[in-house]
Amino acid sequence: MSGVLNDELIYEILSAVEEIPEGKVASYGQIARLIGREKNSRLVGKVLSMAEYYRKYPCHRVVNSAGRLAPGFEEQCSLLENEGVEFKENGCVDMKKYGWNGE
DNA sequence: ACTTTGACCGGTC
DNA sequence: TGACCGGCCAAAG
Repeated sequence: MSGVLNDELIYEILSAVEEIPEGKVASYGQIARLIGREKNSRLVGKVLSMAEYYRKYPCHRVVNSAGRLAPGFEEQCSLLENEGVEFKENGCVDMKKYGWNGE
């Protein structure tokens, strides 16, 4: 097989992110798992940082497993609130409530 | 080819 | 959830 890497990785990640419903959030590991790259959760984050530049995908619906928002992405907070997502005192998303089950 | 880095994750306490 | 820690893997230096 050819040297398949980031080009296809980006496509798969963005496709998965696109599937996240409004008012829900998914973790990097979750996205990584959906595309068959469970161990590459960090790469997902790297790609998503560029996704902000694309600003064409709901990258704001992706948080880490603790519900922590992305650093250097303050807008993410308001974007999520705009979709009805609430935050806890610590500023983290309530994964119990808004965690996407991957229906 | 080696080392460092990163929008991370899953145990354990 | 939080701190601590080891693991994991591609990209960048």
